[in-house]
Formats: sequence, structure tokens, C-alpha cells
Amino acid sequence: MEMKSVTRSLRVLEAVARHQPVTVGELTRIFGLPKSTVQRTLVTLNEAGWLRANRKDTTRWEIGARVLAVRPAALQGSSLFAAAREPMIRLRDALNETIHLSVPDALQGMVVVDRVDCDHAVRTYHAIGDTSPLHATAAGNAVLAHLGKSEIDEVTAGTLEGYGEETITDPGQLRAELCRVRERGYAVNHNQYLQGVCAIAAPVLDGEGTPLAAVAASLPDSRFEPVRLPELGRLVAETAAEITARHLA
Amino acid sequence: MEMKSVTRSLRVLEAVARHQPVTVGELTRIFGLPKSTVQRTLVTLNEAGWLRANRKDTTRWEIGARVLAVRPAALQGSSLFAAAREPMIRLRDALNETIHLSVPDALQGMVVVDRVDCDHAVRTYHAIGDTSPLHATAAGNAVLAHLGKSEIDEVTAGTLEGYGEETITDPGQLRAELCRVRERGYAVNHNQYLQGVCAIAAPVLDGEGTPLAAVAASLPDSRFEPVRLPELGRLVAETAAEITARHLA
DNA sequence: GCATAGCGTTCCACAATGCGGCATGCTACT
DNA sequence: AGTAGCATGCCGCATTGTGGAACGCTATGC
Repeated sequence: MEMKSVTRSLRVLEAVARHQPVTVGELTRIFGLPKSTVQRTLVTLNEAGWLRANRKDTTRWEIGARVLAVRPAALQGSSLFAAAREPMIRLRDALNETIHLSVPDALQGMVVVDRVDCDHAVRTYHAIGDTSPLHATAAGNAVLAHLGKSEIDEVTAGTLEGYGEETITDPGQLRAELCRVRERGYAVNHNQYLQGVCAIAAPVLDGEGTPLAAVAASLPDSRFEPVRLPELGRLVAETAAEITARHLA
Repeated sequence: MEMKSVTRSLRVLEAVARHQPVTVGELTRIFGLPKSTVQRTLVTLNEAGWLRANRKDTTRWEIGARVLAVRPAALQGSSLFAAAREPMIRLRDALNETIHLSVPDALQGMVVVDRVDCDHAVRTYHAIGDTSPLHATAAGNAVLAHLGKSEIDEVTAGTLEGYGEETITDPGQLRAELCRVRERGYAVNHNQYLQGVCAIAAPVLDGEGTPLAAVAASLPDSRFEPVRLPELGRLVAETAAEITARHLA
């Protein structure tokens, strides 16, 4: 059950996305594959409408617009997305910190789906599409805290990878932290994943209480003031609640 | 140069996107392909991370978050996207009409990449990822008007498909219309493509004057008042100019 | 409680399919 | 003119994906 050509084509597509606009030769160097193989793949992807030649240099390839019609269920019709946008901007205006909207991907991790930037010279950066672990991020914990016990166990069952001093790697400790998250309504990440990056996050739920996404305010360590935490947490949680309400309406 | 399995896999991916969460059986009925073929394709796409099983019903498939990392060049790093967002919301607030951001796709047509809805009960609807023809839409004309002569000829060379009474199908007439668009700074579509749908659009340009995208206010025929056109056009053009300025900054 | 229908999944022999080394033609420097 | 690097075209071989058929399961109906 392999479908080598399909697997390879998708990896080529991802490579084009990262390096666009890119030439055949550059891709052969990235993959170490024969030129004819890469070339054939590109032509096929182009015929399918997923790739197109750059308008200025027709030997360079870039991603076609077809991909935009293919989006995760949580964003279909973009109702969650649209519901989140204005509250996110207001939250950014209130805090002047970068705000992220992330969705869980099959319990593998959180994926950033939208972002509103702050205007500080020093700011955190996560591109749309970036993934991060559930157990070591504020957004991940916010979602995790509102899953069923069986699902929490599923995640805490495997080894919890550590990313530094602060990462919670003990399943028991993580479960205790998730309880606190549930009680106070927001999750906090203080250097648990990326060094120097902190975040405060709250979940967006559907009608049945299942977490669909998380809103997070992400800021550098240097601006993180523990005293302001209750206030920030409250604002983030209110924003998440507003998105939940708008999304259901 | 065919790569049948790749082409089919991508079509399956698109079908999953449209019907998610979807089962193997439903897909076999859509495509009329053998079950084993569809099944194999799904497993392969899943292994590549582009598909995942639904959490509640594990025999249903949906789009994975991996696709979000694959975006057209114009949206990479989402700077255009981010630059457009707030001006679009302000324009929506000013007009209370649905605002679209569209990018041209290899001179094939315009693709909707973002949307801000109005709150009228009667409103136009275009999903993100939808495509429409360059010669019969306001967004298309806005972009077309700012392309080089050779590119305009390229588009006006083929037959211009008609979609109703109002569509401009004569290349000469279209070129004249594009001149007017350039002069007044915005394009207008009055029932030229979809019946009952009108729009006013203006282009977002890069540093060299090449059109990257178009902002459009889209409204039902019933609310279209020719008297207000200069005012609406001015507001749309100002919004596009602001997005251009923010994007360059 | 047995029969049936429909589902997702697995298996396997066949041959169609994509593979990749090689050759070509192009453009751009030197 | 010569060379280097590029994208692209060709074609025989064997690897690869194909799809019919069989399996096991669950739900529905008699």
C-alpha cells in the first residue's frame, strides 16, 4: 500500500510551496531525484491545476489557487474563521500582542490557521500552517483540557517530549495542569516549547463542548508580566467565548 | 506524461474537501471507481498527512491540516492577506456589503481568497477558493486593466464566453471598458457573470504596478443604485490603495 | 434468530504504468 | 566559439498500482 508516485508528488508540492517560485533543477537538488522524474511530477501537478508556471519566469513553478478550495472541515465555509476574525483583532488592539487561531489536527498537534500581528519591534512569529505539540503549548493545553478523559489519556500515554527546562513531561503533572486550565478558563505557556516564547490561550467550543480551536495571545518572554496574567487570561477567555458564541449563531 | 494515480489522488482529495466527512463508499459512488482503488488512495493520502480519519466516526475521512502550509505565492507569509484584512472590514462597515479579496490564477480566472460578510438577509455568496472569469467580473476587470498590453491581448484573443445579456463578449468592447476602468480607478460588474449579482472592484498593485489582487464589494442587483456608484467606487478604490500601501510597508 | 444488505478492509495475479539514464536543444556567460 | 547549466523529450525495463473477488463485520428486516 504505497503509491510511491503519489507520496512523492505531494512532497514535491510541499517543497514548491516552501521554495516558490522554484525551478526543476532546484527541486532535483532538494530531493536528489532524477530530473526527468521531478519534471514529470511537476507537469502532472500543473495539469491537475495545483501548480502553475510563474508569469515572469515560466520555468519557475509556484502553487496554484486550486489548493484554496481544499481546507480542513473546521474551516469549511470559513464560518469559524470569519467568526474569529473580528474578536481576534479587538484582542490584539487591547493587548498589542500577536494573536493566533489554531485547530487541533487529529490529536497530533495544533496547527496555526490565522494570525493577527501586534506592532512591537520584538514579536513572536508563527506562520500559518505551522504545527506545535499539544502538551507543551498554551493552545494545545486549552484544547486538551476540554477533551474527554479517554482522549487525554491517549495523548498522555506516549512519552511527552521535552523541549527545555519548563516542559511538563510527566503525565500526572500534565493532567493536574489541565485541571487548573479548566478551572480558570485559560492555559498558560511559559517557555515550555520554544525558548523565550510565552502564550495565553483559551478554547473555542462547539455546541456539545468539544474544542474546535484555540485563541492564543503570544508574546516574548521579555514582555511577560506574571502580575498581569489574570487580566490577560480573562481577556483571552472572553475573546474565545465571543468566538464560540458567534460561531454558533 | 500522465501519472494517473497522482491525478486521481488529487481529485479524490478535492472530493473529500467538498464532502467531508466522507466514507469510502460515498467516494466510490461519486467516482464510479473500484472500492479498493479509492481505499488505497485514501490510505496513501492519510499516510502523507493530507487526510485524516474523523474523530467521532473513524471510517469517515476529512482534510488534514497539512494543506494549510501549502498556499499560493501571493499569500505566502500572508502579508497581502494580513494587509487586506482590516481595510476590508472597514469597507464592509462603511457599505454593509460583502467584501471579497481575489487573486488572479495564471490568467485563467480570479480566485476568492478572503471574504468579509455584510449582515443583510439578502446577500451574495462566494466561498473561499471559488473561481470566476477575468473578462466578466469586476475583480477580473480590475486586474486585467492593469496588465500589459500583451497580456490583455492574450486574454482577449480567445473567445470570450457569454454568461447572459450583459456579458461583454467582444474583444474591442472589453478593451474599451478596461480603459475606462483604468481612468476612473475601479471596475463595475452589473449582471455580467452571475445573474442578480453586481460588484465594484479595484486592484491591489505591487511596487512595479503589477496587479496582485482585487478588492470587490459584491451586492445583489436589488441593492445596486447607479447614483451611488461614484461614491462606492471611490471607497473601494481607496480601500485597495490602502491595502497596496500597507502591503508595501 | 436467521437471512440479507451494506459497509470497510484485505488479498493477489496480471500488465499497465511510471522510472530514470541518456540525448537533445536552449540560453547565458566567458 | 566554447562551455556550463538549464529545461525538456525519449524509450526499454521491471516495478507499481490495478480492480475483481473474497472476507468479516454490523445493522436491518423478516
